[in-house]
Amino acid sequence: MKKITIKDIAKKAGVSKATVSMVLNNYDRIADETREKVLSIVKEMNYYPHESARLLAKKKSEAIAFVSARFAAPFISNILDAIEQRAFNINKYIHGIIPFSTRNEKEVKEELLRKILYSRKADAVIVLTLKPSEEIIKEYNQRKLPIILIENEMSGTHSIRVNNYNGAYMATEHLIKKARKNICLINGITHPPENFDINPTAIERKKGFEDAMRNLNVNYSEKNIEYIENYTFEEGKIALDNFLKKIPDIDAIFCAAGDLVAMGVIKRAQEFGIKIPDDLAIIGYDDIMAAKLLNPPLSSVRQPIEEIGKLAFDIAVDSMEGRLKEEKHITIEPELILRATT
Amino acid sequence: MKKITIKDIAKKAGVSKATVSMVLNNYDRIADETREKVLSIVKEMNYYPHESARLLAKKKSEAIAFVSARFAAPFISNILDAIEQRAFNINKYIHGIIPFSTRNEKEVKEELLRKILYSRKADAVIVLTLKPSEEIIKEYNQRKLPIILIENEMSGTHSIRVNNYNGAYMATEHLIKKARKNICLINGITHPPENFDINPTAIERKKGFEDAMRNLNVNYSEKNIEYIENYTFEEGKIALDNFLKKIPDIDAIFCAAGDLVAMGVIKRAQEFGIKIPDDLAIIGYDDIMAAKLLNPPLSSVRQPIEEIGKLAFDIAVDSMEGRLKEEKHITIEPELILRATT
DNA sequence: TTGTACGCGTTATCAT
DNA sequence: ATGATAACGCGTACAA
Repeated sequence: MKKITIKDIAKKAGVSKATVSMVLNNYDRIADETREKVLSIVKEMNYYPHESARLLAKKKSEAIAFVSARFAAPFISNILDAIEQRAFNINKYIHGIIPFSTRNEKEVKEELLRKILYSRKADAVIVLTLKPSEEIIKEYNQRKLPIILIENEMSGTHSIRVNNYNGAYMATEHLIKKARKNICLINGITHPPENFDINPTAIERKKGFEDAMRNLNVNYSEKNIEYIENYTFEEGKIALDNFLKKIPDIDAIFCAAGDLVAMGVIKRAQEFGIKIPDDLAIIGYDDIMAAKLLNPPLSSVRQPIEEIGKLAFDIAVDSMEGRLKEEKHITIEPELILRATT
Repeated sequence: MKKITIKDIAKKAGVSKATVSMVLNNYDRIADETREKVLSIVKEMNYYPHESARLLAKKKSEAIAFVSARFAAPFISNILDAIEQRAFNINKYIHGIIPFSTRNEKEVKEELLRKILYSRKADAVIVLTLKPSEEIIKEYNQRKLPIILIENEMSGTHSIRVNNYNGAYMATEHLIKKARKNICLINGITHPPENFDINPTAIERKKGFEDAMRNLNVNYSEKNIEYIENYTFEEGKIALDNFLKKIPDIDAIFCAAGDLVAMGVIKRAQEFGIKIPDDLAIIGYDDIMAAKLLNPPLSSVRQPIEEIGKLAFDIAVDSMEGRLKEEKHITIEPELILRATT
């Protein structure tokens, strides 16, 4: 079955390819009569321009790359959802958000970012949590490909950060004010193995926790901290087991590693007959949808995910379309949501 | 900053464009020496082939379209996740799964499927829940673009279905055997408004429910059924309110509209002090991740989502790569997962 | 409005 | 056995 190209339309309409192209791209220099005729034939023949050909000619990709580490973590997919939602709402780049995932290895990340840049797979790149090298940023700047960082800040980029320090500080402070004495932290790893990527949020949250404890004169030591790697439900269970061995009179946990992990803690606690919040208070992080549906509903630090996604997308678009002159660096404050686990 | 093309590589390596291309595509008719030289220059100059150009020349899109209705429903995104996971695992089409969403309007759906077909945005299409018209299928067949249906079956396509009838039958049967007397059903709408798409699963599940009730001689009427549109948590709450008005002695609900809705029911029941499962037994559908984390953990009909995604993806790939001669139609059986709500 | 160069690889055909 | 030449894929946009 013969494929229909712009040439076929042109021939049948008795005009040139250029005219057809101009009609399809809404140029106004075409006579109404011609336009009508072309459009009717386009519809009649079910003609749609060949994507790759169109993009090649336009020197665009009409896509935005979304680069993140590969985790099942709800936070990542929620951010992606928020970006897609925004695209859908303003009706731009609707099918043009392409998720790429590194596996947390630095090499892979660099390679991937280069590939996106030089193969022109995208007209802008949004990078979540990962931190590109200075060298990469330079190359992006030279090629004038906008790059938007979420959770990191570098010059040569646009950036959106949530104040992780404050989020952790607030949560910890609240537990202290609730007169908890043995407060523990579950956190992402802050000292990843060689050639793995660091997660800046884990470091900031740890600092927020420690400062709150110190400023309000609560004892703690490194024993009070458990580190987890993959942000899973199972790891939450294990973390609680570990704490119970080290600190039998534990009475509060701030789970900076996310609500999913916190849910694991709750599950395990319930298996042991530990009462929440009486015996053990818990605050999670992210405020995922399931948090408020739990029994008991989980207190959590909410990141304004919708807003982050919206901002990232809008900056990307503005930047691609040349409306952004200077670098944009935004910090958003998180919110402590109190429910029944504290 | 000048963009680097295959020509630049060729010149610098003292060979022709064709040779560079052949090296990059692993043709074996290139001398090792030449190959080495080309590769080293490619790396040195950070050359990556231009995507659109490559795809245009190859007459491929290297993408798979995933078409579904736009819902926040976990089922949809879980299927998509499963497909992407599979792509990742076998390392094919990793960034090539493009989600498209109709808004449930028939017109939009047809238009979208045509556009994907004729603009060659994808080399295969996976359609979830939606049912294309015969006409569209014919056009796909003519153009030899493989189309894979999930939850529908038509000739001219490949298809993967989960046995919704059995799923509903099992769940209902179980409630009956637990000696429940006033069993109600929450279901997706089976008679959608004009020019909206029907959801075949809702119809099949209703039939499974009704047959189980009839075969086991349990009374019920249309009063025992609530229909919901958007599969949300909130709708679950409302559905329970409605039931309580109509059927005060309700003692079981099979929520064929999914676990999220079932979670709404549970929440509302707990607000009223209704004991689960003593006063009210509940079975959900889909067995989403949150189901087993709830308190009490939710009984549910599990759809083997991983497997569905894997099958859909594999059929798409096999079909694209010409390894599939006949149509493939697969039916998968669901599984009843019993937890604490029954 | 039209003719045509252009964007950038791929691959079939030809040459050594 | 290797590699070069040139046609091709299909729109877009500028000069005429």
